[in-house]
Amino acid sequence: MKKNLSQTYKQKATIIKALAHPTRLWMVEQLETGERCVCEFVGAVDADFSTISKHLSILKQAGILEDEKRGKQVFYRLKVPCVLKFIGCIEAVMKNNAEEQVQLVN
Amino acid sequence: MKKNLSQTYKQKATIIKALAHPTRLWMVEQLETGERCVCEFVGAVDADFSTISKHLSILKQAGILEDEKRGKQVFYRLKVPCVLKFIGCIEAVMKNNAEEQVQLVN
DNA sequence: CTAACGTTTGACGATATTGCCAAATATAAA
DNA sequence: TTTATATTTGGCAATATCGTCAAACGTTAG
Repeated sequence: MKKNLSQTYKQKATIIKALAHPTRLWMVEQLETGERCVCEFVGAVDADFSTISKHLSILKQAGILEDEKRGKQVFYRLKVPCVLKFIGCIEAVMKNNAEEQVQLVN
Repeated sequence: MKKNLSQTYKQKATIIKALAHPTRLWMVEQLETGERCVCEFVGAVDADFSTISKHLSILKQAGILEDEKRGKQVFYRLKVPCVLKFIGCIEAVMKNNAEEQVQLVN
């Protein structure tokens, strides 16, 4: 694998890694229907404010979300809509796996 | 977040996590053009046989690849083609990020 | 049967990720 | 100005992931 090629794959992996966490994935899906402020996420998931903030920061850093401060609150929104289709593919994999599980049982 | 819901997100995250590694990502893309045996990957990437084998096993476990033993060799192939489109989305994010970098410089 | 090849597995240290707490910051309300 | 609210940041321990080595396994060749 050439050096510059591996550099590209590292970058890609970083973006995918940002999505590879249950809470972050959930938040991304929540944003499908529009922006949310940090406190809205905190209310819905039983986790620390700082934890949620850091998760959102990872998604922002990866270029998946963008944020905007309005008053005391910070709102996050999807920057790249295709991420949702992306998640659709993952669901296809899950369905596939589930069906195989069923076959093993029978 | 409800318990069963969070269970689903955990599963999804596991599948995405399988893709969230430079070498694994590269291997998945290699498989776009057809199956490969483990030794072919080892030859192309400067990494231990066992490392490659473990990476492939993670992708198989996630339901992204399937394997078939023929003689002394084990061949791996893509089980869910949509993963490639998935990667296309990641590339879109990367392009986006790169353009913003350019804007910051100018 | 023995040897060689291709692959997987187990163990282990190095490194990265996660989540909470406490402290810092910024904005708005009193 | 003081206080309360919304969010971010730094530190730190718990946990997970990564890559290598050595050993084990299955298959084919000799």
